[in-house]
Amino acid sequence: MSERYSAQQIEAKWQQQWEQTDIDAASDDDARPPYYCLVMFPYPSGNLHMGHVRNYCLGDAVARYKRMQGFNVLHPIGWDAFGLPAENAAIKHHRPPAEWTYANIEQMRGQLKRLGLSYDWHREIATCHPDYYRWEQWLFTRLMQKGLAYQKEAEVNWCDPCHTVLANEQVVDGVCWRCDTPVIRKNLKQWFIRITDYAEELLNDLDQLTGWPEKVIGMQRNWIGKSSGAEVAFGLEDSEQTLDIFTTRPDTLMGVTYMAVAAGHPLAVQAAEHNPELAAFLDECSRISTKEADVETMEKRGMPTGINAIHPISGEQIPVWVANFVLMGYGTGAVMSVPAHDQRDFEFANKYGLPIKQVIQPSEGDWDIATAAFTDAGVLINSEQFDGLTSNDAKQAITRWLSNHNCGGERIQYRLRDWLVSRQRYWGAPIPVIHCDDCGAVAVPDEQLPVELPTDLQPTGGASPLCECDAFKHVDCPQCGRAARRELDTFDTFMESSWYMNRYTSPRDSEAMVDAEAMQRWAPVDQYIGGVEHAVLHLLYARFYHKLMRDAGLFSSEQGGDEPFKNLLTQGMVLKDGAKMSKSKGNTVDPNAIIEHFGADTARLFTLFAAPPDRDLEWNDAGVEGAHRFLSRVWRLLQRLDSEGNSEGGINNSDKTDAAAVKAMRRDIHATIRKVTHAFEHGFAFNVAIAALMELANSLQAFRPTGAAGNAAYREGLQALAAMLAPFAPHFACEIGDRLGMKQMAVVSDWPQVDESALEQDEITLVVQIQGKKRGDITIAKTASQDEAMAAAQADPAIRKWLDGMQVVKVILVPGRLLNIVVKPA
RNA sequence: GCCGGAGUGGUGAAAUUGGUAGACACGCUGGAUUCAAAAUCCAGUGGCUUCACGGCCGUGCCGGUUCGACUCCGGCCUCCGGUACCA
Repeated sequence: MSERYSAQQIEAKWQQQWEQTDIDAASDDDARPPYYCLVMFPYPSGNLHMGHVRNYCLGDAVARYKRMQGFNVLHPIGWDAFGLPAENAAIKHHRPPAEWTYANIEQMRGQLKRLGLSYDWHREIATCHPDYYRWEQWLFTRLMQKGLAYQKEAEVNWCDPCHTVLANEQVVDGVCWRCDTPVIRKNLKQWFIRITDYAEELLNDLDQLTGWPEKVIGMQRNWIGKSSGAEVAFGLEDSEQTLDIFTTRPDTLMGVTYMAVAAGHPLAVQAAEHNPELAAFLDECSRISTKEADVETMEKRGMPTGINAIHPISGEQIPVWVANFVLMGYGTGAVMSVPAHDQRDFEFANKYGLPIKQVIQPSEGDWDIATAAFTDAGVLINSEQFDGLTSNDAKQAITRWLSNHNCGGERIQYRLRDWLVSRQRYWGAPIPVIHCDDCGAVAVPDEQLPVELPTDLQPTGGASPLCECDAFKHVDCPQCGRAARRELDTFDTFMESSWYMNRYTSPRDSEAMVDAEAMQRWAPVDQYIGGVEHAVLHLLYARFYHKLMRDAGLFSSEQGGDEPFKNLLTQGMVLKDGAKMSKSKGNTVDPNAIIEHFGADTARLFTLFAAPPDRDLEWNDAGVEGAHRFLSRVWRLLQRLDSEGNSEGGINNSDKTDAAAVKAMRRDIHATIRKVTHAFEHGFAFNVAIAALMELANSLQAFRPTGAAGNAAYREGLQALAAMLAPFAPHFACEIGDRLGMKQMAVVSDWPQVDESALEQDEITLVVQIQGKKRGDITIAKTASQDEAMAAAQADPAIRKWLDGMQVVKVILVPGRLLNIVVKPA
């Protein structure tokens, strides 16, 4: 009786088995080598989408493969559970965000389980739980002690719809990363973490990350934006003050013809006090949008302040201008302008009739400074004592001069700015600070942690309901005991996701943020998998946080490493009709529907087969059917064995065995094992691995086993197939393995070994090329010499016809591959 | 502008890293099975050309190295991602 492949039955059965035997738990006491495989944990929106499915299937394939290779695998999951969507849903449904969040977690946990993902559910965490965020609060108070967390009034990015400030990293092209609304610049007192103190280490340690994609390394390097140059203090006429600037081209210092300051620069503000025209210009500049499109097309405009600066070397008077292209937020908000050697300054100078003074000339040839700025390095001229120096030497010489004369020196500038971590939101971890009129901002002492977020409040869309919650708000100062106020802002949710990878190593630890021994066992993460959209957000913060934790003494470099993620795989997006799936476009595919219709194994197999992991995946319903068809075909291969009612005697119970066919079959089997293993070890090319498994299934299908040896080869092939399918389609693999009588479940069986002897061939097929073009092939003894191969080629009529009337000039034999004959007319 | 990635059939993609270009799959065409369909199986499927055997062309473009190039080198083009009046 043939039985159809029924995914639903099989999957329910094996999921139950796995849960009962608890096979996916990571052991903290184990002789096997540890392996930590982590996927970026989800925000519990309530619905799994295909991007999640892809992410988690990739991670699961890696985790399962490593388990079969004998590793003690840590493969955890949890919930990035704080955040704005919960508040929005709360407003809509008039229920507290906590309720919505926990209900969603419930729902999504079910969906993940239905996919048959091999998580260690004992380690599940939700970041909105006080047991989790208390440690974040604890670390923050340590950072306050060290001065690494501080409060300051600053111009910040404000998103009105989200009713909160945003970190620089959360402003994308001038708009809010979450809701696409242009951000407004506001002056507010906010909490920051001094990530700039770690800029150099964050930059240098990128070199350690050899298992990361170049792209992400480049993006982070870009974001940190280190530039080296000099700081120069220009004197100011009739003033004790100086005008400080940063430049990467100190060699051009003698070519400065004007200074440019930002509209927000104190000097500009000061000058505007008695200059209404200038004041109007400053006002105009302050109102320009930060949107990139505007910036690009924005006209370069400026206005003189009437103030003169004094050149530190020449003592010349240099006019100070306000220019709309100088940014207050970068460097000192002021620049020296050298129109001869900077294209932007050149254009500005021409527009306003400012002088242009050439101080660098090309080391070879001429340059017409009237046409364009000369921006390359060269040799100094018109620079007094520095004349004749190369740009490189001059940089050093001038910087040294500045340093010796106390008006500047070497300086490194970063683009990276401190991380703004406070948010005017309710559904987040409370910032553990108490404001006292006498003592100022006081860190909440350890014994009062966690500062628990009241979970029963109802957000309204305006200010955070914490502001109205007296029970939360009013508190005594821990230092002086007088009445004080709690900090009402909460943490940026990236604070939670920045350290969860370490918490998983000891998720129930009630004594410490992490356990150093557990870190030693598991950290850093061996393989991290997630979307590339976090290249400079989460992945930068997490690297930073890991170092903060290390420096807080929670673990040493030796125990936890200096970097949290050894290898990173950034998976591509899941597209439909060429566009990212989204509700608004109406091009989503519901994973539940796919699982219900075809089963989890089909969904898993398709998402891994349809594209290499790092590339975008175009969803294709027909392709899903193809994946399902493949499983059905393997299923029938098994049925073929059963239909004889005897797995021992063989399918075709004939006496004679076709030895050559059996040999070929076994070679296919072991070549496949080699191929699939290689795919796992090099770049996770699962699409290729699955293709190889399909090929093996095809050749098993074409194989007509005869006799005991044939039958044994057939079974060997099916067993290898079952084992190698386990990382991709684990339920199916277990069922096939079980029916084949495998002693262990396929998902915990040993990864199949290549039998080298099965790969050996006595005879091989050699491709014969004439002038590098394939003209035929010959079957020849493996050990054949070049002369023997040549003789065989010449004996082949199809090949000989190309050799007739030709003289052989050269023969190249690539053993096991090809024979190339180079000829010329005789 | 700078940094990174990509460009291969009708489609998603392979190519053991310099050695048979297009594996595997989707789609399509034809056939078998069926009363019919679904499912399944078999065959074909880069282009041009040939009755056929076969031949020629073909991995974004131009050139180079090599017995041999999707792969290496030089010069471009296009697309995607990141980033920037960054001083």
